[in-house]
Amino acid sequence: MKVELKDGSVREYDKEQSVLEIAKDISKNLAKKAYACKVDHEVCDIRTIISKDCKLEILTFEDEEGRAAYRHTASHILAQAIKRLYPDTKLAIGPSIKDGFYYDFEFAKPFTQSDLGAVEKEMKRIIKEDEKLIRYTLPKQEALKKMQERNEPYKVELIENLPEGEEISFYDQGEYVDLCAGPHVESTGKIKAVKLMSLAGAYWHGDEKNKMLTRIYGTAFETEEALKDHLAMLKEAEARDHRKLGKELGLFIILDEGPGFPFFLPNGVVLKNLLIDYWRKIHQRENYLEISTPMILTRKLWETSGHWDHYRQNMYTTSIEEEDFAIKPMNCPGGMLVYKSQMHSYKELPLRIGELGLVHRCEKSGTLHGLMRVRCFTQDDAHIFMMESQMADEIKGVVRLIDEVYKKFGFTYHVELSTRPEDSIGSDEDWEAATNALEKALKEMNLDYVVNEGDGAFYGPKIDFHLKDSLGRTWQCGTIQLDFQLPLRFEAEYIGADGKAHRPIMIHRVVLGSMERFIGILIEHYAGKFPYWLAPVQVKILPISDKFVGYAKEVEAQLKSSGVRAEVDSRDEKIGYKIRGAQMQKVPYMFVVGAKEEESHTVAVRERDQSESKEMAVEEFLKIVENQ
RNA sequence: GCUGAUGUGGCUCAGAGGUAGAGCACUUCCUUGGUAAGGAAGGGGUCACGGGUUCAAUUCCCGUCAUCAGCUCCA
Repeated sequence: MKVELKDGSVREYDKEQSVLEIAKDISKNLAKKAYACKVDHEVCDIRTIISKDCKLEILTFEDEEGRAAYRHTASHILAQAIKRLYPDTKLAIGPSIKDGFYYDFEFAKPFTQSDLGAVEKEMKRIIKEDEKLIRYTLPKQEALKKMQERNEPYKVELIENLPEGEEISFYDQGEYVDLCAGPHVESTGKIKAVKLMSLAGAYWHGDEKNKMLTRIYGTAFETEEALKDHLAMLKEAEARDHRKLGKELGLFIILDEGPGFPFFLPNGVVLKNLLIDYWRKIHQRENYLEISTPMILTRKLWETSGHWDHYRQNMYTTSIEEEDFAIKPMNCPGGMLVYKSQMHSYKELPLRIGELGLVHRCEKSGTLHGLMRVRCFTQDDAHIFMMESQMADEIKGVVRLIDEVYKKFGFTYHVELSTRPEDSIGSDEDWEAATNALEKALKEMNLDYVVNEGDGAFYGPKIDFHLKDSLGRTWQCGTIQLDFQLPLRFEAEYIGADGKAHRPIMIHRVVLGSMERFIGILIEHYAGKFPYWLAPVQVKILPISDKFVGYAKEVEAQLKSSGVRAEVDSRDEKIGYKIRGAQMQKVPYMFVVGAKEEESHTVAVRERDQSESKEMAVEEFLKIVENQ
């Protein structure tokens, strides 16, 4: 039979062969690293027997699937170690994930962090034993019986949910047996570097109504060095954490007195205002108007909008003279009232109305995370009122705007299309039309996206734009939501060319998402080293001694009059000390001024991260940074 | 909200059943110094909060709150 390899070369074998043998035949070196394979594009176990002509691809640690097989095996080793040390433990599931693997267990007695060391030791023992992983299949009934006998209720439940009539695959390694689709590496000895990372709770089947299991996270690499590199990378990510940098750079704080309610410090406010300036500039260019609506509005309004029935658990409420009010969790009803306050002609449409709206949402305590997830935040919101014929162009226009902004900051993002949730308002036809319109725009713009079923807003489907933080966790920032419902509920209208009233369609959209989250992402993206235009302090002026403070102040005044955010460090300290301080504050430029500079009316410009400085006149510096 | 961990001066952290310690930061003094930490002195903490055990609790136990990781939920 003929086996065609990825590079196009073809090998012939006269009898059945296992992929492992073929891999060894191709290259001894490669065989060591082969963890899984693709036979005719289907991911298979490395010991798959090949009995007919096929296309074969050997998967190594470089391949996502090969890495997954490797780490999935590591998760089985973890489970085996747990079963050895704690035989009463029940097994749930244990897949490979982005940077490692996990396994969920139900322990008979509480398992704590301090127990991880012993487990890791046992895992290393299992690796040393080099147990072969043996794959076999059983009919459903036998599979059920096997897991019932082994007293594994979670596995039994998993098997019960598998389709009838299909063979169910198992992997054994020594005394350990696991229900598993695979693929896996050949033996436990193949796993070279493994480390248990952390402990957490996780609901069975990801449903908070179910029992909470204990999840153990770990990771595995081909070499100890690669593992070390990975751990070093995590440490580096920690240094970029916006919560740490936010404090160090004086951007924001979150106190016990206001869980989830950030305080912005002077530097943080400068940053926020710069973003807002930029935001206003591009929105003016795109013909947006800007409004500002109240934070507290009557219950009746929220009943009309549907928030009282569908978003109540996230709303803070209050009362004024015995009447119920709510603090706005969204800006749309206020925006709607503004729209309705005047008559509108079709000639005004599309009408784009922006609002930097401060909203409050009652988020569960466990979900709060620095600036990324807070209870009060400013959305860079806008509502677009339009005719159906304008829908496609408006969606595309917003997508383009979001792309422009994210590119400016150098972000890469991914897009999701979120469809109708269970708790929602409106007719099936409207939802379908809205979802189709969004999907059509994405397709016409050739944007890759994933569908996120049931994750839309209660009033309409949405396109979400997700950005990554320093640890690779993604956060939804931009969103475009198409809404047929609120215009209907509020009876919004415009007068058409026919002189009759028509119902507009509405887009809710944010570009940055929330100022808070976006700033969090920005901090981590730049690791606190903001580009010149965004740096809260752009130039730190450092006099050599207090004799030159006067000249430093002159330079400061000159910079400030040119709109540069400059500060003098007039402390009685040596220059090295002041440079260190400015460096740690990640200020883009430092001006060292002493006798030499004062005499020649220049400054010694030192750039962030460069140990040399250049002498120049302030005017020259201004020219250099003009376009930064 | 759930599971687990954590909570000590502004920050980073040590500590032990017998009434608190370091470094940085801050203040003052000396120093006037040329590219990532000059020296000295000083001020500052009801050890998250509330109960309990004990002759004695910041230390042990329970509860509350907050933070961190993950889960669930969402910009």
